[in-house]
Amino acid sequence: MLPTDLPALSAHEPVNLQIYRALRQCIVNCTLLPGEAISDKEISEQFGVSRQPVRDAFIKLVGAGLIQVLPQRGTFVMKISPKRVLNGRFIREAVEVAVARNAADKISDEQLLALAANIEQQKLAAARNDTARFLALDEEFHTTLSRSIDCIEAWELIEDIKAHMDRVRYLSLGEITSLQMLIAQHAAIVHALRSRDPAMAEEAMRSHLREINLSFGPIRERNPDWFEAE
Amino acid sequence: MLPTDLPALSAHEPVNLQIYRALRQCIVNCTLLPGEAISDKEISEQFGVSRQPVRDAFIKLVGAGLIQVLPQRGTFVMKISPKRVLNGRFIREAVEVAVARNAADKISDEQLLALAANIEQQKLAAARNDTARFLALDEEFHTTLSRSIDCIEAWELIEDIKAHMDRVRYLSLGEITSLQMLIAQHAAIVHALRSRDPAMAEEAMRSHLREINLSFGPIRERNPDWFEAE
Amino acid sequence: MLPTDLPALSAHEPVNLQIYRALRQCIVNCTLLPGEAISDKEISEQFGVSRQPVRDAFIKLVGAGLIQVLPQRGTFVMKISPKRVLNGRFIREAVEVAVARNAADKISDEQLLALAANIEQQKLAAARNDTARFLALDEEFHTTLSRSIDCIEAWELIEDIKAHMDRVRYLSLGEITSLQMLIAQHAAIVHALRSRDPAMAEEAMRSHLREINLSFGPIRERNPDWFEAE
Amino acid sequence: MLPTDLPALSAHEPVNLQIYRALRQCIVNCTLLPGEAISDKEISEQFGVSRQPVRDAFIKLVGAGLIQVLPQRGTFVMKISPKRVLNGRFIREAVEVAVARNAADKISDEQLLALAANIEQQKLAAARNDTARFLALDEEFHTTLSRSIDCIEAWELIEDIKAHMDRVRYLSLGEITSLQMLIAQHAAIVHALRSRDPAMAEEAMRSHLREINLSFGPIRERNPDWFEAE
DNA sequence: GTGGTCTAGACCACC
DNA sequence: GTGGTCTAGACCACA
Repeated sequence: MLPTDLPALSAHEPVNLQIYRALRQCIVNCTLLPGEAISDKEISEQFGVSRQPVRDAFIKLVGAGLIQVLPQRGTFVMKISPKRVLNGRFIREAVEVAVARNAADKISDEQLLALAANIEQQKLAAARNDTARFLALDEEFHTTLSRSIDCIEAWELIEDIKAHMDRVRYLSLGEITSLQMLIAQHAAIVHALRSRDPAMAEEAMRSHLREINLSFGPIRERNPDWFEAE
Repeated sequence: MLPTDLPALSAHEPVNLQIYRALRQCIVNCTLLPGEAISDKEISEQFGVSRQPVRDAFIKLVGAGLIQVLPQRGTFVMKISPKRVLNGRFIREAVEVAVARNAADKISDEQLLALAANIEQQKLAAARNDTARFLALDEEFHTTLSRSIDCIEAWELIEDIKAHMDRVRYLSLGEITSLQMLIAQHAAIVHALRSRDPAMAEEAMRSHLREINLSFGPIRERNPDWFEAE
Repeated sequence: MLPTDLPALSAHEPVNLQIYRALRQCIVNCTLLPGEAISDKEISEQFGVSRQPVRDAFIKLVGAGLIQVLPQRGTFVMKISPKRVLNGRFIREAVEVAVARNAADKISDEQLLALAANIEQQKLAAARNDTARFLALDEEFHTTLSRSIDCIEAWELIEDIKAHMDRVRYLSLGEITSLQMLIAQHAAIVHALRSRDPAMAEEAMRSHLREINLSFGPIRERNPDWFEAE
Repeated sequence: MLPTDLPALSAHEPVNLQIYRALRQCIVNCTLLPGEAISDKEISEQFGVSRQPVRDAFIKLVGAGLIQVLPQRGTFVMKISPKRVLNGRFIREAVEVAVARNAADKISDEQLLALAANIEQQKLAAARNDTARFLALDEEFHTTLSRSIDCIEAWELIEDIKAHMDRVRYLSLGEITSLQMLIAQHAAIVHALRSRDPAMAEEAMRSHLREINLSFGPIRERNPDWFEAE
């Protein structure tokens, strides 16, 4: 079920894009649960638009692997596929490790400062237990790395992978790996970059991405129907 | 301009998907040239369908970065962005090197045989100078590697990156790195996998992907309007 | 367009079967023209039933190759495919020649008498120029042959083939090969059977089936859109 | 009883068609035994769909003579009718002999090569005792012949006939005419075609089809309830 | 109750 | 808004 307090549609941005982002947001933070049925007609009425922009948004969501359209059956939020998440993590590690290695050479001093500032804010968010804010900062942290080697494409790619990983995170809020540990890992990465040491940067990034909480176990046992059959 | 001998639309598959594949094919092999204008209306008439499925296909092509929709201006085949291609190659290397490393442990004997058979066919294609066939075999070769570590997600990702790299390849047909060399590199990868040596597999894959001909130089000078301004 | 004077639906026979026969009849005698669009909804309203039994009838008509269902496009009366008709004639010749050959041995005297009587009635129908009646008798003639060798399956097979041949016949009513000639050929077949001469029976049947008017020429020129593109 | 490991339903193909094929397969290879009762409700539950697409599949199966619907009694897998199988063989002989005769003139050199390659694979399958693979190759062999005279209609017809013959074959696996002999007969057909000798091709095909093992004897004695009462 | 048949309504994709 | 497909539910006949 969609939240009743939908974001108002802004004027001069394509409607389909706004709907895409809204739906994506709802799916990633599990406001729309895995396996739940959604209907273009219903959504179009809730937003007060025609079905067309909703259809367009659906196509993009299919492209991101977040929904599944079964012709003549219905449209459903993709269930969480453990294999897909694990494979996603594998790919993400491959890419971000290479990014970190390169960044050790190329990152500018300004960007290093920005990363340090970001970490300070992470600490604040952690202190207030503001997980949403923390995740946003985390995202910005990694984006900055990709930007530092002038390879924004890397982040675009990872964004789709991350969406699937984040669904698990949101479901396991509270059981999540301690924010303190994540912050320490981020700091280690920045330290390696500041030392201009590619090998250390690679290693820091690798252990960071390996640490990410992927213990589906407890969540899956409580809600097996949110996960895809093997 | 679309080829006049369009593939007939099959009955039991969504029309939008069929059109997506047809257009993608035309863009990748440069039947539709970079920067060329395309129109949903015109295409819908050529296929004998309504504009809707063509619009759907356009959305997916935008997602793959192959076309660009300028509101109130028109729709255009993306010009080749050297930076995008180079960054794509960087990402691809990161992922496929990790794939190769893992495959050294996990690949089955059957799959090793399939790779060997594939290389034999590559030699045949090279002997007949059948470049299209060679590229298809190359694609199958790399797909098999991803499948061998049970991570088709890796290949799905690379497919979109590869589309941009392949446009350059098609334009530089003839100037392409000698097929013999590519075949030798493929053989080296298989050799490393058969030896179950991750480091060797990584190195073989890395040098293979670095070797790939991406010298825009001559093509770009002859046809500067196929490339994006920096 | 369906005829307005639809046959009333009888009480205790499945509705879908009655509709199947009605539609088949309309298609074979070209009341429903080749290529014409038909809709389950419209037909269901004309018969005063729901869409379901019409759908059931459609499935059977697809099985007989008389209509074509294009998902998400519509349902259409199959255009006449010259190749299909010709190939059908080829198959029919193969089967019925074998039937005739066998019948020379196995046919009973009673059945021979029935055939002779049938031919007499054909003469009457021809004299009154009652083509519909003639075609019904022709059908009975051939059915009797299949029954004579206890192989009703042969006729069931030919029935579907014949439906396509008959569409051409109905369109070329008047230009049809003279009924007299057909009657003479039937008589020749009976003569051969009565003589218990397999070779003669085979030859009589073969020349009969070769004689069948299949000159699409004039009809096709007048109505090219009733015929499938090659 | 249906196998428990049903094929997953694919997204972009009508459900009824997928179910039709699955059931047909089960009937032909006698996973569903002759005379066994099947129920649309039960099947719909096993596939996780409603009864409607199963009903659609049933209609097609009735058209192919593979199941029997007794109103108010139930739906049953057709028992094997010896007469039907024998008459089917008779019709198949008539058609395929004519096909072979024509193919001697019309078959292309490529198709002759394909047939030769097919026979080689038959030998491999026979060596591994892989009967299922052999039957698939056999099917492809005969299909190629029909295609060679541009008459796939012939094969479509035979396919339904063959389904009934194959049920007997599957039941008599092991007692089947030696694969070696069948391969030799296939080779003889190819030889005749390569010699462009219609009479020889006809004779080779005729003796091939006469040789096919259709001895109900032992099977019928052991399982009389799989066969129709005369 | 079971099984065959029919009705009404919903949804996706295309016009 | 339409057409093709699927779902859910009702009815009737037979056991």
